[in-house]
Amino acid sequence: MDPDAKIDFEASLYPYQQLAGILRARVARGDWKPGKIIPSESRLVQEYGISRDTARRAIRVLVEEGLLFTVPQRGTFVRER
Amino acid sequence: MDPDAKIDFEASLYPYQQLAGILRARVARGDWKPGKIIPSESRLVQEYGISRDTARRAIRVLVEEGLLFTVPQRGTFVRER
DNA sequence: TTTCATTTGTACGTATGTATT
DNA sequence: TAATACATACGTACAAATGAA
Repeated sequence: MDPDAKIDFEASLYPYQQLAGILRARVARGDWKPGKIIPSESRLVQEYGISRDTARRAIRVLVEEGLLFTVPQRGTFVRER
Repeated sequence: MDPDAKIDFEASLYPYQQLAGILRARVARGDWKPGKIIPSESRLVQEYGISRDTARRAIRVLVEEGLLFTVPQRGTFVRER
C-alpha cells in the first residue's frame, strides 16, 4: 500500500480499510516511530477528508493487529516491537 | 445480572455495558439456545430503547467474549459450547 | 490553583449498500 | 416487490481525563 495514497470513495474497498492500509504503510515507512504518538482522530479527519467514525474504524483495525495501542484521553501510539 | 433488567440511563455503567450484561444473562437463562439467533440490532433498539450504536457495542462485547458470533446480513447467534 | 484546549469514549440520528427472506 | 438484517459512513453532541498555560 502506498503510504501517500488518498482515500478513494469510489473504490470497492471501504474507506476505513483503505485508511488502515495507508496508516500501516506510514508506520512501516517510519513516519511515526515505536512509542510515538500518531495524529489524533480529528487530525486524520482533516487530513483524509473522512469522518471520525471512519478514522476510529481504521485505528481499531491496527490496534487489533497489535501495531498500535490507544491511551484514553491521550492518543494512539505505535507499539514497541 | 438480572436478565429482565432495563437500561438505566442514570447509572454509572454505560448503557452498552448494561445491555451486554443483560444479554449475557439471557443467554445463560436459555432465552436463546446455542446455534440459535438472537434478536436483531433493530429489535434490541426497540426493546431496550437504545440506539443501534449501543446495541452493536453490547453485541461486540459478547462476540469478543466468544459467547456470540455474527453472520453478516443474517444475524447474531449463540456460539455452541 | 484554576482555566482551557485537546483527545478519546460514548450515544444518538440518518443514509446508503448488500444480501437474505 | 417488499421487508428484514447487518456493514459502513456521514453528522452532531456531550462526558471524562489529560496536560499546558
